[in-house]
Formats: sequence, C-alpha cells, structure tokens
Amino acid sequence: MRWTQTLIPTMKETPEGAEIPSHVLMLRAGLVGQLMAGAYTYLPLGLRSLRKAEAIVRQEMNAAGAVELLMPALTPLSLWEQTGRVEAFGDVLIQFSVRRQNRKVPMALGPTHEEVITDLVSRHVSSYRQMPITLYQIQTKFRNEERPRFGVLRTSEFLMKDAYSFDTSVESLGRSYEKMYAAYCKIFERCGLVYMPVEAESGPIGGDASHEFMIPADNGEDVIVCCAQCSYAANLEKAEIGARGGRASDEPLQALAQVATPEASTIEQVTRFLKCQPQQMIKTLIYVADGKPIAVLVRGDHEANENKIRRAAGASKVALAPPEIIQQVTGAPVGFAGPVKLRQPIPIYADEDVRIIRNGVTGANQADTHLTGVNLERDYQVQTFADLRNAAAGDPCPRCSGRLVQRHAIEAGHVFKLGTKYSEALSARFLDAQERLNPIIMGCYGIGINRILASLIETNYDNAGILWPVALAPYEVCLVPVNVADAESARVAQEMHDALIAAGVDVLLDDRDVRAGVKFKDADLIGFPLRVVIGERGLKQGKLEIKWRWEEKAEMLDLAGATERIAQLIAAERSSGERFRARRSG
RNA sequence: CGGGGCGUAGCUCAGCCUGGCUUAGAGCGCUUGGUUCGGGACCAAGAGGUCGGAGGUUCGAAUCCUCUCGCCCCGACCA
Repeated sequence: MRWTQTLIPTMKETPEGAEIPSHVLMLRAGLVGQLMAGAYTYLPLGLRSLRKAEAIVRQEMNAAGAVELLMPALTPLSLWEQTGRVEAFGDVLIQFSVRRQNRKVPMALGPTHEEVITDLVSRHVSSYRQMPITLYQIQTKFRNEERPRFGVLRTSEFLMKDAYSFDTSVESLGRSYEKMYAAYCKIFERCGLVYMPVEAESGPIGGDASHEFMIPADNGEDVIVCCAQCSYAANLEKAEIGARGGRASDEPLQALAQVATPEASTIEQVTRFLKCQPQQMIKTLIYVADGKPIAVLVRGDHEANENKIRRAAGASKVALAPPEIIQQVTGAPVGFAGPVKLRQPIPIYADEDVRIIRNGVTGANQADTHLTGVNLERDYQVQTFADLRNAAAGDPCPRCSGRLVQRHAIEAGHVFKLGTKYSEALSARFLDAQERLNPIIMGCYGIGINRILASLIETNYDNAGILWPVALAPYEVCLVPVNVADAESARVAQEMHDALIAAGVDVLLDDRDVRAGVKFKDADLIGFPLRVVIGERGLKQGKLEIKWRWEEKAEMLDLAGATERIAQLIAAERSSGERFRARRSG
C-alpha cells in the first residue's frame, strides 16, 4: 500500500478529551475516529490491526476444536424475557420495536449470545452423541453502557469473540473449559500481551469455574489481587484472604461512651472529628438478604464484599438496605448505625478483623451520635464471623505465607462454566445413553477484540508513539524513501515494495512528498515494527537502513538481497515475537 | 443517577471575568508560488467560522442570564 492512496490522519497534538495513553495514541496515530461517546470508526490502519487480532483469535479457536458460526445481532426480545435477562441487563440492553405492517416487533441488539446459541442448539442437538461441541462467533456486540469511557476500552458497540461449549457432564465441561483456557493463553501470548489469568466470581458450578484474563495496566478499570510470592491471583470481588494473624492491642478496656458527632456520618468525617484511626472504627452496614435485614460489620478502612456476604448469609440476593429500612432497623438515619443496641434484633455478621478491635468507635443508632470504647462481647454480640470484605494490599495470601498486592488491570477475556442456567430456561436437553433427558451443560468464553488492541497500546508505548508487535501491527514494514523526488530512490522503493508484498510481507510505502522528519515522526507515532529507509547517500554505496521501532540502533543493509533479508526477519519475528518481548526485559 | 470540567477554523487553543477599538484571532494543518530537503523547515500570498443550539437582557452579546444539546473526568452501576 502507498501512503498517498490510503487515509492515515495522524495528529501532532493530543485531541481534547483523550486522556489515557491508548486513547490518545489511537487517535493521534489515525487508527480510530470517534463518532460519539462510546462509538468509534476503525480507520484503515486501526482496522488492519483489529483484523489481525481477530485472525489470531480465530486461528486459535479453530485449533482448539471450536467451530465458527455467525448469529444475528438483531434478536427477538422474547428470548431475553424467557431467561429473565431483560431485567438483569436493564438499560444496558438496547431494545426497541420496529413496525411490520399492523404489528410491532420488539427486539434487542445482542449484548452477548447465550440465549441465541442455546435456542439454536436446543433445536438441533438432542443426543449425547452430538456432544461435546464448542461453537463460536466473532461479532459486534451492543451494550448501552451507563458511561462509555477510556476510548475504545469501554464502548457501547464492540467486537467480541464469544464461544459456547455444550457438554453432557460436568467432567466433560471441565475438559472443554481447559481447552478454551489454553487457547486464551496462546492468543494473548501471540498478541504480545503480558496477561494474567485470575480467579473470578463463579456461578453455580463453583470451584475453579471462572477465570478472567487480565492485562495489568495502570488505567485498567478492574482491580486484581495477586500474591507477591506464589501464583495466586483473583479479581477483587473473588479474592480470598488468608488466615488473619492480627492480635488485639493490650490497651486497657475503656468504658462505653456516647459522643455527639454532628453532621459526621462518613468514616472520614468521624475519624477527623474524633481524631481516631479508621482501623478503630466498626463500620456497620445494613443489608437486605433475601428480603430480611442483616447487619454487617467491617473495619472502618475495609470495604464490604457483597458476594462474600451473600455466601455467609446463605442468601441468593443481597443489597444495601434503602434508607427507610435502615431507619427502621437502627432508629437512626444513614451513617449512624452500630452493633450496640440496634432497635430491631437482626442477625449480625462481622468480618474476621472486627474480632480484634478493642475500644472501637461506631454509630450509636441515634442521629449525630457515635459510641467510643466499644468492645465485643461486653457491648455487642456477633452471630457469625467470616471473611466479608475485599482483600486489601498487605493481606495474607490464602495459598501461601506471602502477602497480597493490588493492581489495576484490563479485562480482555473471560472463561466461565455456566452450567445449566440457559439450557434449563430454554429447554436445551439431550437424551443420554440410558435414554434419560438431561439439560445440556454449558460454558461460555468471551474475548474483547478491541480490548486486545487497546490494552496492547496501553502497555506498549514510548514518548514517540506506539510500540506494536509484528503480530498486530497495521503494517509490518514501513518503507521510507527520504526523497521521493529522487528518481532512483523512488524506483528502489517501489521495487522493494512490490517484492516485499510478493514475499508476503505487509508493507506500507510512505510515498508522500514531505520532509524526512515528518515521515520519521509519523512512522514512530504509528509504531511500524520495522522501518526501512531508502536515502540517496545510502543508495550511492548500495545500502539502505533498517530499524526496529523498539530498538535504539539502526542497521545498514546491502541493497542486494535486502528484500529477502527483510522478509526473513519479519517472518521470524512474526512467529516468535522474540525481539518485541526482549525489548521489555531489556 | 450524583459531583466537576469543557464546547470559538480540520486540530490545539487565546479572547469571555470587566459587553463596543474584532470586519472574530493565533499556532498547526490545507491551497498557490519560491527557497529548502535524513528527525514535525522558511518566506510570501490565500481558502476556511451562523463563536454547540434556542430564547432572553441590551442601542450593541463569543462575552451577561435562562433553558437545552454534545463531549470529557471522578463517583455510583456494570453480563
């Protein structure tokens, strides 16, 4: 391709509104253009990279035995009603009606395709002999995000690879899951990403039923927790906490005292007002668990974890109680709840760390009032102690003696053992060898293709621009004739361009009649892995210059045989990614 | 949904507080001519705007007021 024949709108300045590196660079390098919040055009260069990521995903899916199909993005709303997901998705589901003659047809744009694929499979799969099978598609998904942000990291329309496995037993599902897990590792590896599979909240199957593939990045929206010593890693919602080693301080017990704390309803306000540490505070949260209010106690500097609370309470659904319920249960407005003398007797659950708070501070169940010198057993009782909070940096690892650390990360993929949720709701059943009818056991596996690009850029750039691995670069080689007005340079460049294409190399010829500096800056900004410079001076000596984007030094190459040499270099790097990875450790 | 910020040329912005010396500006980009030519050149001449939109205040509004739309950030939410 010649530069002058395509559209590459690079920008010198950072467009207003772009903040994180991947967004800034994708706009500046002319990869994408924004149409509206959460919707981006993939320009010629961006599309090439997107297609490369897509191709890698497709190859590995096929290699893992998954079979590609393509489902419509347009779906009948009734399908989502059958599984209760119209409500579950809420406003995220883009739904509308179209008029057809004298009737209205309610539809939704697919945010994911469990319903559609399960419906399909229920029609065509009815015997255990037809399984296991894993089907996948690569298709645009629609989600009306409450708040699209971070450029292409969170958009209302995005390209997703979604795969679904169908098995006859939990053991067989485990094998299907393992295959996808392994394929994901290969995919992220081939894309040149540093990734981390972490344990995620799992559904009905339990155990190791769900993993997220995370790309550690400062601007990631997710928080993952991992052990500094062993390989334990989980997302924040899931992360377990090892045995708490803390001991209560041995300061003398204080008397229970009531203090006025006008207008101080948050932990921060109270600690400032009473000049105490958040670690001394007993945060009391009123939740509604399956319709019944419960009190949950966590240390002031800790965050409650709803999933853990739900499990501890043995409930199927928990949510923070609305203000009316809080008023009713505690007798005080929000912000002054405490475990001592609640107005209504409700079960009290406490996080392990609350056990050792001596002379704590907590709400007095009375407006603008807190209690100090609060001690367990003497002043209040706890029904159940459990791990009820999010893991924090420095917490003990649940698997070894190490400590946990927190990191931000971008979720690029997710594998999940679904079980029979959708097959039961949509009657996808099969007959086993004993002629018994069973629901099909499913798994689902997603990869955000756009996120592969965004997270790659987010973690691979320098002051000059993007650093692409050969595997995903829009073009592998950028040919730069320094002076296109020079007939010899132009001729050599054109010949080399044609020869490289014939050799199967993705090459872009920068045939613009602009100064060399402009071309170099643009080549660095876009980040083509290999730059080949054809200059008059070099040509006189029968040489040209090659330079890897992520390496410091350029190298002179004999013009004779240069094409073959470049094709070799690219082919080697394409399959191994060695030089790109070496840059990271170097 | 709560809090904050921003909308002026294709892009980045100044002007707004204190309304009129603006016939709306600068830099970059674009067009034309010339000089340059291996790290975002220089000179000259141009093209390009209903100052996001609507209403209001005023002799007069980019500037003040009201409403509205859009975009960005933080939080809440997130299969």
